[in-house]
Amino acid sequence: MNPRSTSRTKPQSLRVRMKEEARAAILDAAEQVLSEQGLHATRMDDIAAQVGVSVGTLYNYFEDRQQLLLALLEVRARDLLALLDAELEQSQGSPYRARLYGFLRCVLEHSQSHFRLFSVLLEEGPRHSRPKDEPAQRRYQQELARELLRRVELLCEDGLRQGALRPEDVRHYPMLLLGMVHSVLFQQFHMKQPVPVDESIAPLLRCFLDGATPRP
Amino acid sequence: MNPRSTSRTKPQSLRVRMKEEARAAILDAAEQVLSEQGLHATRMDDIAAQVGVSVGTLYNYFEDRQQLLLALLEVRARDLLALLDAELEQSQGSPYRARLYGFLRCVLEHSQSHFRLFSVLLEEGPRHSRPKDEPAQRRYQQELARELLRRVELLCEDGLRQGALRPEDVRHYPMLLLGMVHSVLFQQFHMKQPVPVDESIAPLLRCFLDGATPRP
Amino acid sequence: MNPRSTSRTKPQSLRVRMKEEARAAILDAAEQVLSEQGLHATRMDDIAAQVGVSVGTLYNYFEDRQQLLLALLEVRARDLLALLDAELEQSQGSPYRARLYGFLRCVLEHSQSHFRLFSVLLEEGPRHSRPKDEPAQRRYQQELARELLRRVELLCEDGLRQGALRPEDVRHYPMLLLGMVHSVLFQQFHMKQPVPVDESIAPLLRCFLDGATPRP
Amino acid sequence: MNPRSTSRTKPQSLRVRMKEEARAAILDAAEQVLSEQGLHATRMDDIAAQVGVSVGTLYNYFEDRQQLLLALLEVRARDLLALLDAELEQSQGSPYRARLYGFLRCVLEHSQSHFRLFSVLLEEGPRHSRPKDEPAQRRYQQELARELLRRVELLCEDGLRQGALRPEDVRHYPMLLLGMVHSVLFQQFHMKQPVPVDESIAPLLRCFLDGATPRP
DNA sequence: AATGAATGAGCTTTCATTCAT
DNA sequence: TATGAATGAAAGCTCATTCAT
Repeated sequence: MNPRSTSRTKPQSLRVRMKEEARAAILDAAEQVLSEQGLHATRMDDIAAQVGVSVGTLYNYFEDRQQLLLALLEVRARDLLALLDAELEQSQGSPYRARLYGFLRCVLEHSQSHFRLFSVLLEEGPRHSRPKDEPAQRRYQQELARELLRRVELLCEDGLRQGALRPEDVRHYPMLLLGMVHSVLFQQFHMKQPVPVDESIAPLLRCFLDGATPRP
Repeated sequence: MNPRSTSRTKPQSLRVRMKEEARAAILDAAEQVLSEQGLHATRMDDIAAQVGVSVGTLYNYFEDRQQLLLALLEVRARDLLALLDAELEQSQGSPYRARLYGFLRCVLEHSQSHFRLFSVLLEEGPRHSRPKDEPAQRRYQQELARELLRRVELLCEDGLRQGALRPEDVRHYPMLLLGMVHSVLFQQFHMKQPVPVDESIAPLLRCFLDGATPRP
Repeated sequence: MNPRSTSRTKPQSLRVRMKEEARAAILDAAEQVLSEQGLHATRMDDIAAQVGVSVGTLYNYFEDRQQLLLALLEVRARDLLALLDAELEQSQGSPYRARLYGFLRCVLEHSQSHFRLFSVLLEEGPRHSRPKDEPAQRRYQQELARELLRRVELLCEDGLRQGALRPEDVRHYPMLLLGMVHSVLFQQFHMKQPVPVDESIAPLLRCFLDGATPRP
Repeated sequence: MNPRSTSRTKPQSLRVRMKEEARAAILDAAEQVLSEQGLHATRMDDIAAQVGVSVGTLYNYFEDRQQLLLALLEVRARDLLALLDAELEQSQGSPYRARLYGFLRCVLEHSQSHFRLFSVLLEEGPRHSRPKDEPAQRRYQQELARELLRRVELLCEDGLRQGALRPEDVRHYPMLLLGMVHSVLFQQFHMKQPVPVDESIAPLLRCFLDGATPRP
């Protein structure tokens, strides 16, 4: 699922590089476990076993469980956001429909390999927040979710500028779009067969842009 | 949030009635806690404290934690499904748009007071699935989610018959609709201000039926 | 197993009589449960269910669980001891072998219907004695066990007087006899088929009196 | 009472050795506690305190309480059975009386340091059998008890072959012998003074072989 | 007197975290 | 730096006991 997906290639000292590698490996393992067990059920022992190191080692790279999982969310979110930024940048000037298509394609492709995480990102975090727990995680996840939403908003603003979106509802579109995307991902996850991205996007796009009502 | 939402009105012996009341009170408390802490973090002690009884009492009403939470999901789901069935029945024969509107209104109104639960119903179950865990809960939740989806499918089939939905994408609509509904609920939950249902439905409906693209 | 086995028929006021009946019924139930579950696993609820009353009622007749079980042991022990005393009294003057036979017959017949209890009496009590626990039960059981032993000792002394027992080992005989009796009961319990008492006693007696070595 | 009674002498890696040591230490502690409290009253906390570790540690060595206690019974039983097998082997060809003496000596010596356990092995298991409890322990204990009985049976068969035992009662002898042994141990335990083994065996043997009746 | 729901201390088990090697 | 056994604070569940009805 995630073969060293975060290959940051900043040239640095060997030691630092290896440390980065190890961190990344741990995060990959954490994602793997989290995908199978869920956020709460993800135990440090399982992550360690997945990486092939001992628990103690995890604590050489992360403050504690909370920080590890937070780092996982952050890294993956940054990856997605960076991807989306690149896509948005590259498609600048294109017609809205094309940009939206590219954007959704980007989200879906990335999220297919990280669905569980994406889902946690949107949903699971705010829960599991007993009063004593640091609200850090919650706030952070919300921030990330907001970042994602912001990209969609930017895109929608462009659609508005292009005259491709109805002005009266435009402020609702980002949210509705993300909702549809989520449902598509969710369904794909449950069917456990990776539906080709295009087959998922096309109806979504038609529905969103043209509506479900037939036209003459 | 949930003032005795399960209003069973079977006239019964006092003892039985009180037992039902107590059960309902526990479930309400459980929902409250679950809403704040999430499914996994919901501890028996917290539920007990919320009802104002001691732990032991919970076990007089429910086999164990698993059964308690399952009962909560079941009761709430049954409530929602019953509501939807009533709505669908009552609106039979009406034009699709009106039926859809009524349906969504129904879902939103009910779900506003039980958002977290609704969310758990759709999402959290499939996770937290360590081998030892009884698959009962998982299967059950999936079944309930499917029940919900089935209602939307019925509605969409009617839309198709009425010529109000495009045949080529109709099989995707239920899922997309639920996705949008979920995002609306989710947003409302996070903004913590109960947006009037109509204000939420209108754009959703316009987007779904007419699309986001402006018409001349 | 124990249909009102302790029918003390002291003529008393109706009220007192009924109270005694109830007490006896509870003890019978307790024995039944204890026989099936063991001393420690015997719960008040189970006893109550067995009698057909509610837990609270048990506490109207006995101080607490400890006292109830203690009373059970005491009553049954008194029954057995009284039986043995009667037997010893009645057989006074008979030859040793006959007295011993009658005695053992008495023990076995009584113990067959109360094997579990008999076993607890001899064995289980001394355990389950955390420092905080009242040593009352322990001391009491030991006392009862000693009472039983004393009867056998009396019998053996008579055997000695009659010249039917070897003087040099006579002080060991009571204990050895009880050990053999216990093993017989234990085996019968495990085989779950009530072997006729005579078939059990005969070999025991032959072994004890004549030894296992063949004679010409 | 039990100074590292399981002397496994397989030379192994240090780590493995220490793990074995720790396991053995835990079992010794468990036996100590069990001897004082009884099977059912033996709490994990107490065992941990006895070893001088914390509860969690116990679970690093044993699946759960049930497995720990089962392991204890198994190890001790294996020790005893191995001892008896060695004794029987070594005494092969000797006259019955000598063999029996050696055998009993063996049992008594070993059991003196493990009396409580021995007692549990023979007695306590079959009790405490609520339906939900895994029948594993019960069956296992019965099996071990049977193993012990089998040894005695073998010995008695040899006695029969040697013409040292009466054929008509030989099938009862193993049980009766074990009963006498048990009573001897039981008494010693209660007197809390370790009577010299010979002083216990001699009367037992005389009684069993020659009977209690004086001979001319 | 009888009831049985409520209580809460007590027990087993889990798992994030530490620290000696 | 890596290890993994030890730790001990939780958390789920049980059951003797109480007390309002």
